[in-house]
Amino acid sequence: MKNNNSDFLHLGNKLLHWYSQNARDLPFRKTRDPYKIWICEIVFQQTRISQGLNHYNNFVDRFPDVKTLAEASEDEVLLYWKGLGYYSRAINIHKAAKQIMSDYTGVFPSEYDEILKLKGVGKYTAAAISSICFNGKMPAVDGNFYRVLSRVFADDFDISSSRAFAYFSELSQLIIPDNVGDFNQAMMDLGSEICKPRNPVCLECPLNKDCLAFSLNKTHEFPVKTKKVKAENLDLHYFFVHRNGKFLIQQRKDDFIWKKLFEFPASIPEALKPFNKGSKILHHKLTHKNLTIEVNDIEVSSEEMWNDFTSKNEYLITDFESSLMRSFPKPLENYIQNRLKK
DNA sequence: AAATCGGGGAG
DNA sequence: CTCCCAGATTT
Repeated sequence: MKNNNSDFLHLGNKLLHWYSQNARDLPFRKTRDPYKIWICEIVFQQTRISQGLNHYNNFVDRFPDVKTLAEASEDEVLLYWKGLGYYSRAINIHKAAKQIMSDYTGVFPSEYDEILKLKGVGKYTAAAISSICFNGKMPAVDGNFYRVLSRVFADDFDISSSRAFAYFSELSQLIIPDNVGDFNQAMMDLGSEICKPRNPVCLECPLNKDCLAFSLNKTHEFPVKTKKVKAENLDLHYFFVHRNGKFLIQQRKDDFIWKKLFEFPASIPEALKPFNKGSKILHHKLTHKNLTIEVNDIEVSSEEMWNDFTSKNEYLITDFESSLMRSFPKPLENYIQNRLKK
Protein backbone atom coordinates (compact mmCIF):
# COMPACT_ATOMS: atom_id res chain seq x y z
CA MET A 1 0.00 0.00 0.00
CA LYS A 2 1.50 3.30 -1.10
CA ASN A 3 -0.08 6.02 0.88
CA ASN A 4 2.67 8.18 2.26
CA ASN A 5 4.88 10.91 0.99
CA SER A 6 8.06 8.86 1.00
CA ASP A 7 6.96 7.37 -2.33
CA PHE A 8 8.46 10.32 -4.17
CA LEU A 9 11.64 10.90 -2.23
CA HIS A 10 13.72 9.06 -4.84
CA LEU A 11 12.93 11.83 -7.32
CA GLY A 12 15.02 14.32 -5.41
CA ASN A 13 17.94 11.92 -5.27
CA LYS A 14 17.68 11.16 -8.98
CA LEU A 15 17.81 14.87 -9.57
CA LEU A 16 20.91 15.24 -7.39
CA HIS A 17 22.66 12.49 -9.31
CA TRP A 18 21.77 14.12 -12.62
CA TYR A 19 23.00 17.46 -11.27
CA SER A 20 26.33 15.97 -10.17
CA GLN A 21 27.05 15.17 -13.81
CA ASN A 22 25.17 17.92 -15.65
CA ALA A 23 25.51 21.06 -13.57
CA ARG A 24 26.12 24.12 -15.71
CA ASP A 25 29.57 25.61 -15.41
CA LEU A 26 28.72 29.08 -14.12
CA PRO A 27 30.97 31.56 -12.29
CA PHE A 28 28.82 31.65 -9.15
CA ARG A 29 28.92 27.86 -8.92
CA LYS A 30 32.55 28.06 -7.84
CA THR A 31 31.88 29.90 -4.60
CA ARG A 32 29.81 29.73 -1.45
CA ASP A 33 30.43 33.35 -0.62
CA PRO A 34 26.95 34.49 0.44
CA TYR A 35 27.66 37.94 -1.01
CA LYS A 36 28.32 36.53 -4.47
CA ILE A 37 25.37 34.17 -4.30
CA TRP A 38 23.17 37.05 -3.15
CA ILE A 39 24.20 39.27 -6.06
CA CYS A 40 23.74 36.39 -8.43
CA GLU A 41 20.23 35.65 -7.15
CA ILE A 42 19.17 39.28 -7.49
CA VAL A 43 20.69 39.71 -10.94
CA PHE A 44 18.97 36.62 -12.27
CA GLN A 45 15.51 37.37 -10.96
CA GLN A 46 13.27 37.24 -14.02
CA THR A 47 16.42 37.26 -16.13
CA ARG A 48 17.99 34.53 -18.24
CA ILE A 49 21.56 33.51 -17.47
CA SER A 50 22.77 34.47 -20.93
CA GLN A 51 21.27 37.93 -20.52
CA GLY A 52 22.66 38.75 -17.08
CA LEU A 53 26.01 36.97 -17.02
CA ASN A 54 28.10 39.96 -18.09
CA HIS A 55 26.29 42.21 -15.64
CA TYR A 56 26.94 39.74 -12.82
CA ASN A 57 30.65 39.48 -13.64
CA ASN A 58 31.10 43.23 -13.98
CA PHE A 59 29.15 43.88 -10.79
CA VAL A 60 31.11 41.54 -8.51
CA ASP A 61 34.34 42.66 -10.13
CA ARG A 62 33.66 46.30 -9.25
CA PHE A 63 31.90 45.54 -5.94
CA PRO A 64 33.63 42.39 -4.65
CA ASP A 65 32.18 42.53 -1.14
CA VAL A 66 29.49 44.05 1.03
CA LYS A 67 31.65 46.89 2.26
CA THR A 68 32.70 48.02 -1.21
CA LEU A 69 29.10 47.98 -2.35
CA ALA A 70 27.84 49.84 0.70
CA GLU A 71 30.41 52.57 0.25
CA ALA A 72 29.70 53.09 -3.45
CA SER A 73 27.27 55.73 -4.68
CA GLU A 74 23.77 54.76 -5.69
CA ASP A 75 24.35 56.23 -9.15
CA GLU A 76 27.35 54.00 -9.71
CA VAL A 77 25.41 50.93 -8.62
CA LEU A 78 22.73 51.91 -11.12
CA LEU A 79 25.40 52.32 -13.77
CA TYR A 80 26.43 48.72 -13.30
CA TRP A 81 22.77 47.75 -13.60
CA LYS A 82 22.39 49.63 -16.89
CA GLY A 83 20.34 47.66 -19.39
CA LEU A 84 19.31 44.93 -16.98
CA GLY A 85 15.84 46.26 -16.17
CA TYR A 86 13.88 46.15 -12.91
CA TYR A 87 16.05 48.92 -11.51
CA SER A 88 14.57 48.78 -8.02
CA ARG A 89 16.74 45.69 -7.67
CA ALA A 90 19.86 47.84 -7.92
CA ILE A 91 18.50 50.41 -5.46
CA ASN A 92 17.48 47.70 -2.99
CA ILE A 93 20.75 45.82 -3.34
CA HIS A 94 22.59 48.98 -2.38
CA LYS A 95 20.29 49.61 0.59
CA ALA A 96 20.71 46.02 1.72
CA ALA A 97 24.50 46.36 1.64
CA LYS A 98 24.24 49.34 3.98
CA GLN A 99 21.79 47.32 6.06
CA ILE A 100 24.33 44.50 6.45
CA MET A 101 27.00 47.00 7.48
CA SER A 102 24.78 48.64 10.11
CA ASP A 103 22.68 45.75 11.40
CA TYR A 104 25.07 42.80 11.00
CA THR A 105 28.48 44.45 11.44
CA GLY A 106 29.23 43.84 7.79
CA VAL A 107 28.88 40.07 8.10
CA PHE A 108 26.31 38.49 5.81
CA PRO A 109 23.54 36.95 7.98
CA SER A 110 23.36 33.16 7.89
CA GLU A 111 19.82 32.53 9.10
CA TYR A 112 16.91 32.41 6.65
CA ASP A 113 14.79 34.76 8.77
CA GLU A 114 17.57 37.33 8.93
CA ILE A 115 18.42 37.10 5.23
CA LEU A 116 14.73 37.65 4.52
CA LYS A 117 14.91 41.03 6.24
CA LEU A 118 17.29 42.42 3.63
CA LYS A 119 15.83 44.89 1.15
CA GLY A 120 14.91 43.22 -2.11
CA VAL A 121 15.26 39.72 -0.68
CA GLY A 122 12.07 37.69 -0.71
CA LYS A 123 11.26 34.11 0.19
CA TYR A 124 12.84 32.64 -2.92
CA THR A 125 16.14 34.49 -2.60
CA ALA A 126 16.43 33.94 1.15
CA ALA A 127 15.91 30.21 0.61
CA ALA A 128 18.46 30.10 -2.19
CA ILE A 129 21.17 31.91 -0.22
CA SER A 130 20.62 30.01 3.03
CA SER A 131 20.53 26.62 1.31
CA ILE A 132 23.50 27.18 -1.00
CA CYS A 133 25.76 28.96 1.49
CA PHE A 134 24.63 27.85 4.96
CA ASN A 135 23.13 24.39 4.51
CA GLY A 136 19.63 25.78 4.99
CA LYS A 137 16.69 23.51 4.29
CA MET A 138 14.18 25.78 2.57
CA PRO A 139 13.25 25.03 -1.06
CA ALA A 140 13.99 27.95 -3.40
CA VAL A 141 10.67 27.92 -5.14
CA ASP A 142 10.75 29.82 -8.41
CA GLY A 143 9.33 29.47 -11.89
CA ASN A 144 11.40 26.33 -12.42
CA PHE A 145 9.78 24.66 -9.41
CA TYR A 146 6.34 25.60 -10.69
CA ARG A 147 7.05 24.11 -14.09
CA VAL A 148 8.90 20.95 -13.06
CA LEU A 149 6.54 20.02 -10.24
CA SER A 150 3.36 20.77 -12.16
CA ARG A 151 4.59 18.50 -14.96
CA VAL A 152 5.89 15.67 -12.80
CA PHE A 153 2.58 15.49 -10.95
CA ALA A 154 0.42 16.70 -13.88
CA ASP A 155 -0.86 19.27 -11.41
CA ASP A 156 -3.08 21.97 -12.87
CA PHE A 157 -2.75 24.38 -9.95
CA ASP A 158 -2.73 27.88 -11.47
CA ILE A 159 0.81 29.24 -11.17
CA SER A 160 -0.49 32.79 -11.63
CA SER A 161 -2.41 32.41 -8.38
CA SER A 162 -1.05 34.29 -5.40
CA ARG A 163 -1.10 30.99 -3.52
CA ALA A 164 1.20 29.26 -6.01
CA PHE A 165 4.33 29.83 -3.94
CA ALA A 166 2.85 28.22 -0.83
CA TYR A 167 1.29 25.43 -2.85
CA PHE A 168 4.43 24.40 -4.72
CA SER A 169 6.56 24.86 -1.60
CA GLU A 170 4.37 22.23 0.01
CA LEU A 171 4.46 20.02 -3.06
CA SER A 172 8.25 20.20 -3.25
CA GLN A 173 8.44 18.58 0.18
CA LEU A 174 7.40 15.30 -1.48
CA ILE A 175 10.69 15.06 -3.36
CA ILE A 176 13.14 17.25 -1.46
CA PRO A 177 16.33 15.39 -0.40
CA ASP A 178 18.71 16.20 2.45
CA ASN A 179 21.07 18.28 0.34
CA VAL A 180 18.70 21.15 -0.29
CA GLY A 181 21.32 23.54 -1.66
CA ASP A 182 22.24 21.25 -4.54
CA PHE A 183 18.62 20.25 -4.97
CA ASN A 184 17.59 23.89 -5.45
CA GLN A 185 20.31 24.44 -8.02
CA ALA A 186 19.48 21.16 -9.70
CA MET A 187 15.88 22.30 -10.13
CA MET A 188 17.14 25.51 -11.72
CA ASP A 189 19.34 23.66 -14.19
CA LEU A 190 16.70 21.07 -14.99
CA GLY A 191 14.13 23.79 -15.59
CA SER A 192 16.53 25.74 -17.75
CA GLU A 193 18.14 22.97 -19.79
CA ILE A 194 15.63 20.11 -19.84
CA CYS A 195 12.20 20.95 -18.50
CA LYS A 196 12.01 24.14 -20.56
CA PRO A 197 8.81 26.15 -20.94
CA ARG A 198 8.53 25.18 -24.59
CA ASN A 199 9.82 22.04 -26.26
CA PRO A 200 11.14 20.32 -23.14
CA VAL A 201 13.85 17.72 -23.79
CA CYS A 202 12.04 14.93 -22.00
CA LEU A 203 14.12 12.14 -23.52
CA GLU A 204 17.13 13.49 -21.63
CA CYS A 205 15.27 14.14 -18.41
CA PRO A 206 16.31 12.12 -15.34
CA LEU A 207 12.70 12.20 -14.17
CA ASN A 208 10.99 11.15 -17.38
CA LYS A 209 10.08 7.72 -15.98
CA ASP A 210 8.38 9.43 -13.06
CA CYS A 211 6.79 12.36 -14.89
CA LEU A 212 3.02 12.06 -15.18
CA ALA A 213 2.69 14.80 -17.79
CA PHE A 214 5.29 13.06 -19.96
CA SER A 215 3.64 9.66 -19.65
CA LEU A 216 0.36 11.29 -20.68
CA ASN A 217 2.11 13.17 -23.51
CA LYS A 218 0.77 16.39 -22.02
CA THR A 219 3.87 18.31 -20.99
CA HIS A 220 2.65 21.22 -23.09
CA GLU A 221 -0.42 21.53 -20.87
CA PHE A 222 1.66 22.34 -17.80
CA PRO A 223 2.09 24.53 -15.95
CA VAL A 224 -1.37 26.09 -16.04
CA LYS A 225 -1.29 29.87 -16.08
CA THR A 226 -4.58 31.69 -16.46
CA LYS A 227 -3.66 35.32 -15.88
CA LYS A 228 -2.45 37.13 -18.96
CA VAL A 229 0.17 39.83 -18.74
CA LYS A 230 -1.21 43.01 -20.22
CA ALA A 231 1.25 45.38 -21.85
CA GLU A 232 -0.05 48.91 -21.44
CA ASN A 233 1.14 51.39 -24.01
CA LEU A 234 3.41 54.11 -22.76
CA ASP A 235 3.94 57.43 -24.53
CA LEU A 236 6.87 59.59 -23.55
CA HIS A 237 8.00 62.99 -24.80
CA TYR A 238 11.48 64.37 -24.45
CA PHE A 239 13.51 67.43 -25.32
CA PHE A 240 16.97 66.62 -26.56
CA VAL A 241 18.47 70.08 -26.13
CA HIS A 242 22.06 70.22 -27.33
CA ARG A 243 24.85 72.46 -28.52
CA ASN A 244 28.41 71.61 -29.49
CA GLY A 245 28.02 68.02 -28.37
CA LYS A 246 26.66 68.85 -24.95
CA PHE A 247 23.07 68.18 -23.89
CA LEU A 248 20.66 68.41 -20.96
CA ILE A 249 19.61 65.51 -18.74
CA GLN A 250 17.80 64.99 -15.46
CA GLN A 251 17.27 62.11 -13.06
CA ARG A 252 13.99 60.24 -12.79
CA LYS A 253 12.12 59.67 -9.54
CA ASP A 254 11.84 56.25 -7.92
CA ASP A 255 8.06 55.94 -8.15
CA PHE A 256 7.63 54.69 -11.68
CA ILE A 257 9.39 52.94 -14.52
CA TRP A 258 13.18 53.32 -14.85
CA LYS A 259 13.65 54.31 -11.22
CA LYS A 260 16.38 56.91 -10.74
CA LEU A 261 17.77 56.50 -14.22
CA PHE A 262 18.73 59.54 -16.28
CA GLU A 263 16.75 60.96 -19.16
CA PHE A 264 16.31 64.05 -21.29
CA PRO A 265 14.06 66.78 -19.90
CA ALA A 266 10.41 65.81 -20.33
CA SER A 267 9.50 69.48 -20.57
CA ILE A 268 11.21 72.84 -20.71
CA PRO A 269 10.21 76.17 -19.17
CA GLU A 270 7.87 78.33 -21.20
CA ALA A 271 10.31 81.18 -20.88
CA LEU A 272 12.85 79.23 -22.89
CA LYS A 273 10.43 78.57 -25.77
CA PRO A 274 10.85 79.16 -28.54
CA PHE A 275 14.53 78.59 -28.18
CA ASN A 276 15.32 81.25 -30.73
CA LYS A 277 14.99 82.10 -34.38
CA GLY A 278 17.90 80.09 -35.66
CA SER A 279 17.62 76.87 -33.61
CA LYS A 280 17.22 73.75 -35.67
CA ILE A 281 14.39 71.54 -34.45
CA LEU A 282 13.90 67.94 -35.48
CA HIS A 283 11.18 65.54 -34.41
CA HIS A 284 12.17 61.95 -33.87
CA LYS A 285 9.77 59.16 -33.03
CA LEU A 286 10.90 55.77 -31.87
CA THR A 287 8.69 52.83 -31.02
CA HIS A 288 9.60 49.61 -29.31
CA LYS A 289 7.04 47.04 -28.20
CA ASN A 290 4.42 48.95 -26.17
CA LEU A 291 6.65 52.01 -25.93
CA THR A 292 6.44 55.19 -27.99
CA ILE A 293 9.03 57.91 -27.50
CA GLU A 294 8.88 61.26 -29.25
CA VAL A 295 11.96 63.44 -29.09
CA ASN A 296 12.10 67.14 -29.88
CA ASP A 297 15.67 67.38 -31.05
CA ILE A 298 16.77 70.97 -30.59
CA GLU A 299 20.13 72.28 -31.64
CA VAL A 300 20.44 75.56 -29.77
CA SER A 301 21.84 78.13 -32.15
CA SER A 302 23.25 80.78 -29.85
CA GLU A 303 25.61 80.63 -26.92
CA GLU A 304 23.35 83.07 -25.16
CA MET A 305 20.32 80.80 -25.36
CA TRP A 306 22.40 77.78 -24.36
CA ASN A 307 23.46 79.66 -21.25
CA ASP A 308 19.82 80.29 -20.43
CA PHE A 309 19.17 76.56 -20.50
CA THR A 310 22.22 75.53 -18.58
CA SER A 311 21.69 78.10 -15.87
CA LYS A 312 18.61 76.18 -14.78
CA ASN A 313 19.59 74.10 -11.78
CA GLU A 314 17.06 71.41 -12.61
CA TYR A 315 19.18 70.21 -15.52
CA LEU A 316 22.50 68.42 -15.61
CA ILE A 317 24.84 69.06 -18.52
CA THR A 318 26.59 66.14 -20.12
CA ASP A 319 28.09 65.00 -23.38
CA PHE A 320 28.33 61.70 -25.17
CA GLU A 321 31.43 60.46 -23.37
CA SER A 322 30.14 61.51 -19.94
CA SER A 323 26.74 60.02 -20.64
CA LEU A 324 28.42 56.63 -20.78
CA MET A 325 28.93 56.98 -17.05
CA ARG A 326 25.20 57.26 -16.34
CA SER A 327 22.44 54.73 -16.55
CA PHE A 328 19.86 55.67 -19.18
CA PRO A 329 16.77 53.69 -20.18
CA LYS A 330 17.69 51.41 -23.06
CA PRO A 331 15.71 53.31 -25.72
CA LEU A 332 17.35 56.61 -24.74
CA GLU A 333 20.73 54.93 -24.57
CA ASN A 334 20.22 53.81 -28.14
CA TYR A 335 18.99 57.25 -29.17
CA ILE A 336 22.04 58.98 -27.75
CA GLN A 337 24.37 56.60 -29.52
CA ASN A 338 22.64 56.93 -32.86
CA ARG A 339 22.38 60.70 -32.53
CA LEU A 340 25.84 61.64 -31.34
CA LYS A 341 28.22 58.88 -32.25
CA LYS A 342 28.70 60.40 -35.68
C1' DA B 1 -5.17 39.48 -4.21
C1' DA B 2 -3.66 42.16 -7.94
C1' DA B 3 -0.74 45.44 -10.18
C1' DT B 4 3.73 46.86 -11.36
C1' DC B 5 8.43 46.79 -12.65
C1' DG B 6 12.67 45.90 -18.15
C1' DG B 7 14.80 43.90 -21.46
C1' DG B 8 16.18 40.17 -24.46
C1' DG B 9 15.40 36.05 -26.90
C1' DA B 10 12.82 31.93 -28.57
C1' DG B 11 9.21 30.35 -31.40
C1' DC C 1 3.66 39.09 -32.68
C1' DT C 2 3.27 36.46 -27.66
C1' DC C 3 5.32 34.38 -23.98
C1' DC C 4 8.84 33.63 -20.61
C1' DC C 5 12.66 34.35 -17.49
C1' DA C 6 17.18 32.14 -10.45
C1' DG C 7 10.68 37.47 -7.99
C1' DA C 8 9.92 41.44 -4.82
C1' DT C 9 7.30 45.26 -3.54
C1' DT C 10 3.44 48.15 -3.17
C1' DT C 11 -1.34 48.96 -2.91
